Amino acid sequence: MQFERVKGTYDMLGKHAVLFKNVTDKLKITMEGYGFSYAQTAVLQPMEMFKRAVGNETDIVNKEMFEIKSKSGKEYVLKPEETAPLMRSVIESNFVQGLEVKKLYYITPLFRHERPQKGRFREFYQYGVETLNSSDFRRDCELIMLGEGILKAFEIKKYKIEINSIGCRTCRPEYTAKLKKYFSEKSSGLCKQCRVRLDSNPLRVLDCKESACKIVASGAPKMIDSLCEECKTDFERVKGCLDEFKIDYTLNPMIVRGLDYYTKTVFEFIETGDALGSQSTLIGGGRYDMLSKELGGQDMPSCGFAGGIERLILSIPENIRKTIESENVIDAFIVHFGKETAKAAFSLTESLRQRSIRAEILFETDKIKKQLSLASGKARLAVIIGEEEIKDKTVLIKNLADQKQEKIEFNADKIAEYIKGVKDV
RNA sequence: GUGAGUGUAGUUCAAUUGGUUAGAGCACUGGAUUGUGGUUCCAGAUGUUGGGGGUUCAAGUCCCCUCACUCACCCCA
Repeated sequence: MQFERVKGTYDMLGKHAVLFKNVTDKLKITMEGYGFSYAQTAVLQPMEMFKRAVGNETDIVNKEMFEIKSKSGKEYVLKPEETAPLMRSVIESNFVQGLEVKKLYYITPLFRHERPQKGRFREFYQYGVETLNSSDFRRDCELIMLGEGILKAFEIKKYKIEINSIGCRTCRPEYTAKLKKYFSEKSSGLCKQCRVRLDSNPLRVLDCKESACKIVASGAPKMIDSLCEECKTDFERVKGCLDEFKIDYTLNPMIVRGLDYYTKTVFEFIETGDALGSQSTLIGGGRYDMLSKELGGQDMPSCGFAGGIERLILSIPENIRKTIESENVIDAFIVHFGKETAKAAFSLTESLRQRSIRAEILFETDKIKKQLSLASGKARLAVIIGEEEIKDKTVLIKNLADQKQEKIEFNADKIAEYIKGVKDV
């Protein structure tokens, strides 16, 4: 009996696994470089939390959650996004106290029950960061800089940054009222779905892809014209800061995040090549000043972003991707052949491993060709032990890149030292 | 949830209007080369043509069902 993988999931073996591992390693280094520290929450989360935080009317909670009912009747979900669980955890443990600012990053699997497509899976990975307890506009900019830093780290150049402000508790209701009025007057020009949205969430009409709706939406009042004083000055400051750092962005009054907790600054990094098909959002984020209170915590203005790892990987230029997926070299492959050499080779392998040398050995054959051929794909150096070497108490160390080889005394410390010397070059 | 497309060896793909024993590259195994890999040469192994049913003298090819995958809509990372 053979079994197939679950729809919308994927396994990682071989090169794919190496690629994923090296990409996430690189992401961690970049995010840590901007002062964020690692955080992790459970995959299983309380269902109600997402309804509250993300919004009951959003597609994510409305139709995309994997729901699990415990034997006692409690309702859990496989988390569909990370900001809410992280915020829940922070509140629950009083992780942020007083005026302190915490910066966290994560790399986590998420689950959404959607039809799979290019750059879209049911079980997928997101990396992301959250800057907690700061309303400083420079935090918004810092996020965008990090976003650029990440794409730069992978040499992704075909992208654009779009920003918008969607206001706060004070000015958004006023704006949505205006919008509702405008769209109601033109409702005949809207698609069926948008006529429904009109009542539940008129902001989403702006985001509709129907060409008729787009036309109507293009004439709609814009949020940035309706911002309150505070939101307006904040947005001006964010833009000013981006300008100062010469960050290239465009204003897109149509950006509306699909999660209800966002306020003020929102932004997207959009892939502009053809790597992603129609799922072109590489990174999406913004400010969510009200989320903490919404989840029962203290007032904690915060901002963050998330990016899909599958989409990131798809966007990496092919030559860079190939380099990243071959970065799995071990230091030394121990090659043995002839009588009584395997034993010595095994014990040398273990000695080297204990001296922090990444070493590998093949027991299953004593053919030198097979071993060297395997070594050349995995290691930079081959440590060769034959009958002669056993007699001489030496080993041959061969550089698999330039074919040069050298005779060294059979002494684990000396061999380890030699290998480390080569490693540093 | 809706629509379209595709299923052939481990993998990428061939196979004339339906026509004999379904082929090739890469990968794999062995050898040329019993002490030297990534280049070369030679040889070898590999298939329920996704599964089931039907039409036909004859089906990888046509029809129906089913399963899987892919892409797009929707939405998002």
